[in-house]
Amino acid sequence: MRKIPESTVRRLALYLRYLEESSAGGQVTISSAELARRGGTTSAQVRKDLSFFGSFGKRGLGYPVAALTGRLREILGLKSPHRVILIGAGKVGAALMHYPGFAERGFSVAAIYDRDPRKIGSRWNGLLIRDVRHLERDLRREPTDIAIVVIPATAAQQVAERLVSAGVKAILNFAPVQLVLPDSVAVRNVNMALELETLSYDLTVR
Amino acid sequence: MRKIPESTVRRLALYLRYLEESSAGGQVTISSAELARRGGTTSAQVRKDLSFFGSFGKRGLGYPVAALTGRLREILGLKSPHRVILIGAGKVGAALMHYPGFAERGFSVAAIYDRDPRKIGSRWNGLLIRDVRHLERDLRREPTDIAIVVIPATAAQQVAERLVSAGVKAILNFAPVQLVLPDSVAVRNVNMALELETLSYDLTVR
DNA sequence: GGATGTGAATGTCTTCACAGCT
DNA sequence: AGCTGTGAAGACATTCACATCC
Repeated sequence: MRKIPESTVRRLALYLRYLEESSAGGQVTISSAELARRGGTTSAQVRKDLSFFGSFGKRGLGYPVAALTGRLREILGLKSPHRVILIGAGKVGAALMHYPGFAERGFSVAAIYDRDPRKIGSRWNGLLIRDVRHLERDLRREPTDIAIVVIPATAAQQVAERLVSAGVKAILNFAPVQLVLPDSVAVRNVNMALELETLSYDLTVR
Repeated sequence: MRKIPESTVRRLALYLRYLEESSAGGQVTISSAELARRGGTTSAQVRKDLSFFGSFGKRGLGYPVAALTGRLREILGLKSPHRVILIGAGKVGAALMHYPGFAERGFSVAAIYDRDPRKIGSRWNGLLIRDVRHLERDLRREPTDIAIVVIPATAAQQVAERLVSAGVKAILNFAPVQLVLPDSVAVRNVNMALELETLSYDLTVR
């Protein structure tokens, strides 16, 4: 069960969403073909993805919705909620703070940091915006695995390094730079301008 | 020059960013090794990526910054600005509206739509929030290639279909669903909760 | 000497196709 | 009969390594 393709992990998260919907609809069993249709892939791909972790289905029948849901939540590490900290109290940070999708999936923002004295001390949803200078001190008291970085590109690398040496193990990076960090740290980038640029490319070739 | 890997196109957009920085710093020539360092990849990868589109470098020297910048902007279709429309005037929509990265890369929001009567008619940055019911009428008057969809999952598929039949050719989708659309339409998904879930997975296996 | 450009080799992911359960 | 589970084949992407040129 070593070395699962990243693309597989992403699809598992999609399958999980559809399983939860199906479960709400009272469905007991689901086929790889149905999961595939909703996940934008093929039934063979679904079976292969799941087979990395064992065999959950019954031949001739499909997969039991409830059991598979539980197993996927377990595989993805979503059985217990995750605390995350948010670095950067700008517009995008604000949107993320209030984004219902995070809470729904068990991620709760435990602290917000900024370096702007005008923001520090104010509150969002009752949550204090703290001085980023206190990052290390706070993380020593309350270790946190996941940080969301929503600050300008110029500051991102430096802050990321501080996060890592303070014990953060995973970073969701919205700054449009490639962070250079040890391989032991998981980094995922969200670069919205870059997505638009790839769409622009597609428009020129199609 | 057919069938370029998507991963290559994404890296080209990254290279472009670093080229522009280097150019601002007065650098005249840049090696594949330097581009690689900043793009988080290898020099061989950089050369391979660029070689899909021709040979721009001088052996022993590297790539001319100015010429390569221009060529990449051309390849990515960024020589002229792009109008985009924004569907959904919620918190994330607001953040995108004010996101400086879009304007910097030549993307300007030309119209915003929502279906909430309380929002319709108000203005963001002087830009009117329009009734999504007028989408087709407006697109007939002002055809637009790119739409950014920032609405709840339940409404996304239906609106996406309307966009496509009104002539939209590329969609940046923030709704956490897999849109099912003709292959002729370019779709890119940004799913922030899903990114957190893949990080959660990484935490459980490392 | 130094860095590109590129076929060939390797590695990774997806699709096929069918044996094996239920 | 229906649908999973999975080796094998195929497609795709990355890395190697070296001839080529400035």
